[in-house]
Amino acid sequence: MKKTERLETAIRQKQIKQAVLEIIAQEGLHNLSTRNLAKKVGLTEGAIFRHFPTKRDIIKGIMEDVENELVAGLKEIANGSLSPEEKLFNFLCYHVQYLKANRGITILLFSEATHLGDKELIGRLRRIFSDQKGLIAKIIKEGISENIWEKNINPSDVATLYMGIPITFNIEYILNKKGINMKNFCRRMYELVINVLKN
Amino acid sequence: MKKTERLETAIRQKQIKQAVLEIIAQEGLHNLSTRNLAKKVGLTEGAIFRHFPTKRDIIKGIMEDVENELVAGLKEIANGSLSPEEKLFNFLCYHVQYLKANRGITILLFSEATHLGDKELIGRLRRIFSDQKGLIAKIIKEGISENIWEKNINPSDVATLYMGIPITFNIEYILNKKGINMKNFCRRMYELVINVLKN
DNA sequence: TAATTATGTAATCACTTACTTACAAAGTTA
DNA sequence: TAACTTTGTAAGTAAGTGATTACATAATTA
Repeated sequence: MKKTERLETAIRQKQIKQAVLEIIAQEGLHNLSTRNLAKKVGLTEGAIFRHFPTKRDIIKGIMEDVENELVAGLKEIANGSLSPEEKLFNFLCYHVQYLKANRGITILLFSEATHLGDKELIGRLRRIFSDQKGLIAKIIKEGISENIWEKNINPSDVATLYMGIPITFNIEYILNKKGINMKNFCRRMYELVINVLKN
Repeated sequence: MKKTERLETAIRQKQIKQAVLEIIAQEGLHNLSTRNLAKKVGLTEGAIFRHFPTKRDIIKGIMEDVENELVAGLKEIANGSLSPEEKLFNFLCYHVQYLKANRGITILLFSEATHLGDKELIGRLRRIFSDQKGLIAKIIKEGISENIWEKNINPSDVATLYMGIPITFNIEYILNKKGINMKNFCRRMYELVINVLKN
C-alpha cells in the first residue's frame, strides 16, 4: 500500500508551491483546496500539513518566492551598470517573462490576499507592489539626470503607468490566452513608455 | 418579532448588490458569504435566495450593472461628437470616477469570476474588458485619421497600455488607500498617454 | 543494534458554505 | 371577506473546508 516515496520537507515544500500554481493555471482558483492540492502532489492532506503549518503559509511561501526571484531580479537590473534605456527594457522583459512562466500569480496574490483577509499577506503584497514601482521610478530619475529623458516628467506617475503593463498582461494572459498578441509584447510596450519619456 | 418591512424584489435586488460592494470595501472579500450578506441587508438568508436564485447570480447582476452603467457610459463618450483629445480625457476620468465610486469592483470581478471558475462569468468579464479596449482604440484611430496624433502608432497597443491605468488605480486604491496620490490622477495619466500619442 | 526522529496514512474533527424546506403573515385581487 | 400571491422567517440540509489525531514505517543517530 505504502508506495509513496519519502522526501524531505524542503523538497515537498517546493512541490506543494509548484502544485498551487499549476492548479490555478489549469483548474482555476476555485479548485485550490488542501484536498485537491494533496491529490495533485500525490500525498494525503496530513502530509501537506506536515510541511506547512497552514494553507496561508503556503501562499506566504509563494509570496516570498516572488520577492526572492522576481523582485530581487528586478532590483539587480535596476541597480546594474547599463544605460537607463537598457535597464528599462530589460526590466520590463524580465517582468513579463516571469509572469508568463508563473501565469496566474497576479490573480493568486491579489485574490487570495484579499480573500483570506490577512493583514500580513496584504502588507507583503503592498511591499512587492511598491518595491517594483520604486525601482522603475529610480531608473527614470537616472535617465532624467543623465539628460536622456525630459525633465518635466514625474517619475512616480510614469511608474504608475508602467505598473499597469505587467498586471494587464497577466490578467489578459489568464483570461484570454488567445486574444493577447504576445509577439514582441515587451518591446512594443517599451517603445510606448519611451515615447512618454522622450516627450 | 416580525418588524422587517416587505419590499418588492427589484428593490431588494438593488440593496443586495449594493451590500456586496460595501462588504468588499469595508470587510474584504473573505466576508462575502450569504450569511454575512443577509445580515448586512437586514434579512435572513432565505430572503436573499427569494430574490436571487444563486449567489453566482448576484455577481452576474453586478456585472450587468457594470455593462449598463460603466461600459454604456464609456460608449457614449467614445461615440460622441467631441474632439479625440476631449474624448480621451473624459473617457479616462469617467472610468476612474466609476471605479472610485465602486471601489473593489475590479477585484470582485476578477477574483470571483476565477474563484467560481464559471465559464459564463469569465466570458462576460472578457467582454467588458475587450469592449473597453475597443472603444479606446477607436478614439485613437479617430485622432490619427484627423492627423492629431502620430500615424506610426499602434492603437491596439496604446489601448493595452491604457487598460492598465484603471486596473492599477483600483488595485492600489483598495490595497493602499493612503499611498495613492488621487489629486488630478486622471489628468496626470491623461498627459502621459497624450505624450505617447504625440510621439 | 537500539532508540529516536522525520515523513507518511487513514479517519475524523468542528465549522462554514451555498442553498432548501415548511410555515407565517402582509398585500393584493376576486 | 375569501382566495391568492408575494415576501418574509427559523431551522434545517448535504457538501466542502482547513486542520488534527492516532498510528505506521523509513531514515538517521547514539
